Amino acid sequence: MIKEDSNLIGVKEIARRANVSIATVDRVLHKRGGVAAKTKQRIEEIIKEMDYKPNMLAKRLASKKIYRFAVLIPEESKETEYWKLPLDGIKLALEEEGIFGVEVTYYLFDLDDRNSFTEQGKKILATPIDAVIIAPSFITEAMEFSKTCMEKKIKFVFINSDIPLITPLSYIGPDLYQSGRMAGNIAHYLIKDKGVLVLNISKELDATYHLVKKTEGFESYLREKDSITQIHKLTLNQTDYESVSLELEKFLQYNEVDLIFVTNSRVFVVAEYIKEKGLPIKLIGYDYLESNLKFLEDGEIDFLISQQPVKQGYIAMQTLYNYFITSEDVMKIQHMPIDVLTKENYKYYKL
Amino acid sequence: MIKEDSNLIGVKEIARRANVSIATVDRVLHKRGGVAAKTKQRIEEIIKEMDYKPNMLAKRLASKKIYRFAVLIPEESKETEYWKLPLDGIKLALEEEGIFGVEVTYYLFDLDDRNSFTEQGKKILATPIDAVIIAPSFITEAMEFSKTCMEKKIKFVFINSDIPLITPLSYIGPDLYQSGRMAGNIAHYLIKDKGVLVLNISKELDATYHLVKKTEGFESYLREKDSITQIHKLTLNQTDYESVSLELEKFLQYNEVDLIFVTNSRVFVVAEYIKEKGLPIKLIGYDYLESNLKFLEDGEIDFLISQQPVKQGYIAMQTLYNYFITSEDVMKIQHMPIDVLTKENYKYYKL
DNA sequence: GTTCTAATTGTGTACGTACACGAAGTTATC
DNA sequence: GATAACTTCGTGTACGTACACAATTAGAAC
Repeated sequence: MIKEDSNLIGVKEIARRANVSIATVDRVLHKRGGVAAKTKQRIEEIIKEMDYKPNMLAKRLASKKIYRFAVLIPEESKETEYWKLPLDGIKLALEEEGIFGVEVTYYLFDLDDRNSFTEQGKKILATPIDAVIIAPSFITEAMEFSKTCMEKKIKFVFINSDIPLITPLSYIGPDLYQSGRMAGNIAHYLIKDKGVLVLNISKELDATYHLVKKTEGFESYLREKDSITQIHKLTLNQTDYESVSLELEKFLQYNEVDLIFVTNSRVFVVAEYIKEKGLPIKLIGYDYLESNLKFLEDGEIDFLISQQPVKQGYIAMQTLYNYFITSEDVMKIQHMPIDVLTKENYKYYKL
Repeated sequence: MIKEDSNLIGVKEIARRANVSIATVDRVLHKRGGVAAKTKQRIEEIIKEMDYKPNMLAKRLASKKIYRFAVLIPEESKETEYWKLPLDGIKLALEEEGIFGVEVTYYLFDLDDRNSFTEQGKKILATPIDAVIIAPSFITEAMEFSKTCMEKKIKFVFINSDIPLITPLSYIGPDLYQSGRMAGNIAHYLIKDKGVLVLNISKELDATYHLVKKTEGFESYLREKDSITQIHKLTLNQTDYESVSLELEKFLQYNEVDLIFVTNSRVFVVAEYIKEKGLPIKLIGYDYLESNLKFLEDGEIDFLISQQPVKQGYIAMQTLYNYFITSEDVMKIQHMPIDVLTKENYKYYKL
């Protein structure tokens, strides 16, 4: 018999009320079967009645199952310093959530080499894995990889950018279009009468899907405001200073602009150029990077837009965690805030 | 004797290596004394060697001590809708951290009545309490209350604004001066040749310490940029629409401005006025509130600055939690990011 | 009724830490 | 050398949940 000790808590209390053992309650809670229909019903009622919330501490302490996650994102380099940040977020989440029960392996690919994505992807598929965090930088390759994951019942989330036609467990990243509109909004205050240049700088053309989205948003905003502003567009697929400055030189020979909007984090290259030439051109770009902040502080860059790269990693991890360990519902789309940074507030920006 | 089972973990493993029982290890870990000097040393070495990190889950599960926290902040009202947000943050933290071991009581005072602060404060001091989260809206009263707390060894943190001369366990809130500078930065893009009006709207004059700080920052930025911009200042201590519009009417009769900068969340009152009169005046103000967002969407308000009110509550709670339960070091000052909101990005702003 | 199988339920131990209590061992006191 | 008093240390139970295994009961077959 169960003792009449009241003020019990959790499964014990349920067991007492239902006059069964905690194991039976456990079976119901985990839908493990093997419980008589009416017992089950009785227990379920009590659970509802008590509004029972399992103690997560105890739960995780007692559960020994290990989930294996993989991370497939670009490696950090001087040119793509950015990718350190989402990685930091992932690691942070791992620490905070208490490492118990998750094992993460990192597979980093080269943003300048689409094959490296596929290679790393293959490595992942060769290991027993429950889920992957993917930065789908190369559309075709990412689509293929995603499909294989779906076949193998491996869950995956996208961070930083999404790709068409594929629905991951969750997308964690900016609303690219709206991000462009935000830039347009600011730009509108900076453009006088000479117009603006939208600048895409990227080696792998495939990686420009999200640049295009931003450009669209940007244009749409300006066009709504007025239809006369000159909007020039330029795409460069060499990222080094020499190439960029050369192209800019050429462009500016025949055109005048108030503002340059760089659609990704390589805005520092342009800033360098503007600084060197001492041009009176305003500059908007992306991402909280050392190389950009320098120019923000100095005044060459007027605005930086940042979309919480660290948080993206953090939330991606958390999302998988919630899905697997606490089996919560996960949101299909988790858009990041669109943060506006200037010289005056960037120091307070928490990544 | 201890069994030679290897791959033990945590205290057990320490105990095995030191050839003592886990209770002895526990004594060392908690500095509870009653351990022979050389035993203690041996254990401490092993702890360091292993880089032992206690399992927080187990720790919290096993610990039954209850900490009692109080929260002393303004109550929410139509006029101060704002204060719901930090409260939400506090509650959110409570949920996420797992309610175990903390008991929170709320004491809300009336922002229009300084005595209510003192009254609620007295109530708090009459209960056994470990720490308080304070919004020190009234300087004198908050100073007095803080001092009593210090005498009684009650820890306290400030949120949203700090006060001079008092050092709480931690200050969680904006850098007011810099927040003003940020506003100045934006303002600089909006001001043409007619100058700007800095508008303080607040009933209790004492609650304006942080408005003053913001104003200082705002001015300092504009003055650095140029010394000719006309900066008007106006303080209103009636907050209702009639009074405000009356005063604005009077002011605008003799002055022209490009921009009005409202130093707190009551910017919606001004927006209403501008809308009604159809004035071509830009508007910057504070805080992500329903009443403000409406005007942001409609275009009367151009920029809102927000300083993560929910997060302030969340972090305040987390800070106390870390201090008491996990006895981590806490940062004396935890400044919030200075977020810039416009029509284009506010929907993505996570509170 | 007996025996056997399947369905149902209970017991016990583990997770890593906290802490009450009690068991040794040591030193002091007469 | 016996007793007290203190120092030092170990045993055992608890926290709330998970799960392996054992135990009980019900139903079927003879």
